Amino acid sequence: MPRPREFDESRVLLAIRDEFWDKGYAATSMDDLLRVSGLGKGSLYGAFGDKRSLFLRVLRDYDDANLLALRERQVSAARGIDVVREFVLGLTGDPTGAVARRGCLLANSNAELSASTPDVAAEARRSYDAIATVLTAALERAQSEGDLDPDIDPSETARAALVAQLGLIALGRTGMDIEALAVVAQSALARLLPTPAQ
Amino acid sequence: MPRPREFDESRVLLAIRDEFWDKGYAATSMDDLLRVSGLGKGSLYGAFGDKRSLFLRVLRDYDDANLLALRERQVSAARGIDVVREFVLGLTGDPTGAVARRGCLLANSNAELSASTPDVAAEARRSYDAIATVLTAALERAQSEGDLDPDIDPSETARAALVAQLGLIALGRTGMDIEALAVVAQSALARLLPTPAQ
DNA sequence: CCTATTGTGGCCCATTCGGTCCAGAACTTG
DNA sequence: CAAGTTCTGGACCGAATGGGCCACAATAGG
Repeated sequence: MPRPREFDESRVLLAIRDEFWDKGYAATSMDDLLRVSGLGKGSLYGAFGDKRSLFLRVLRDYDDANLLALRERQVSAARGIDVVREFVLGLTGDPTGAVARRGCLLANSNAELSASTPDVAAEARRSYDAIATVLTAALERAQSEGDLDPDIDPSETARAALVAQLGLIALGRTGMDIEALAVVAQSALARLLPTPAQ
Repeated sequence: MPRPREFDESRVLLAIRDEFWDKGYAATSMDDLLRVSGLGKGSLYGAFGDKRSLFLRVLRDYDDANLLALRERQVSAARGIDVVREFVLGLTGDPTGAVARRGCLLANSNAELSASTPDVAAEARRSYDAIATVLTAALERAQSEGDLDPDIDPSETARAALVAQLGLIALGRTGMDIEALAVVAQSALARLLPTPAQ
């Protein structure tokens, strides 16, 4: 009965996500979002509500996608240890450094907004908890596969891996040399995952 | 000959720093800054220039003060290892968690602005480099004092300590339970500074 | 083919933004 | 005490902000 949407919702959300990601929440205007989405005001407000709701929607989608990808890696990876390794080193995979410079939408948003927007802080807690849970499973798997000292606490190490990744994200966002960042990431990883006692 | 300033410059800069710290750069208006500083527009613009210059000034002062405090600790601390310990655990010292929730002005600003404001990214690189240098000296001292395995690379470990602190800052800013954060910080520190081989 | 319903885009608005400017105040020097 | 210089606060500005609104378009059901 109703007239159908003329735009691709997920494409629009990705374009808007990129805009928020590049400029930050406060520095992104509704005009920017209208431009990158190609929609008119009525359409955008009608579909997603105001700027804040739209942002939270985009942030949640982003987190869900990241978490899903991590879970899929945990299922498909040859070894549990590889999941953690890739989690920590991921940022340094792009040799141009663009990925490192961009950082993480959640980390950026949390730094900008957690003090003024409780929803963002809550979203970050939720997301980091879920990540730690998956990493814990990956580390338990690594122990059973003989790739990790059985004496270490997987849950503790998972949190430490999360801290390491967050630190690398923060450091990478300074725009420092990507090769230097890769060296730091390697040494952070080495401290995290000592080879099991023979 | 000139009429003297009627306000205390450093007090005004601290009030403005707090405002930027709590709200972020973009979300802080000049009206906010006039209110917390108690000055009129002519005075504020005359003394510090526009919003951007004022922010960069505040950020540099903040970094300089932090770096100076770290250097002083390196001089006054009983042991080099204590400097690194306090550097990593510092955030968790406040049992109310307010310090952890607030995070670090530089880290917050870098996350919000480094992509759009090269000066902020450059300031972050400069500051983190200087911190790593002081931490390296502290770790070398720790080695000579027998508190750290002589085989480890002090410079590498200094970078890893910086990454750990940045990660803890990011995690603390989510507003998670401060005691849980302290546990994570302890385990991150333990991975960073293994007791020297006996 | 007509009507009901929803999508669409842009016009419009009040508010707030960062920044300029200026008239008068305050102080130092001669 | 007079002159010169800087400081001070607020009036003022044009532009941009987030958001409301509405006339019209397009579709589905009768």
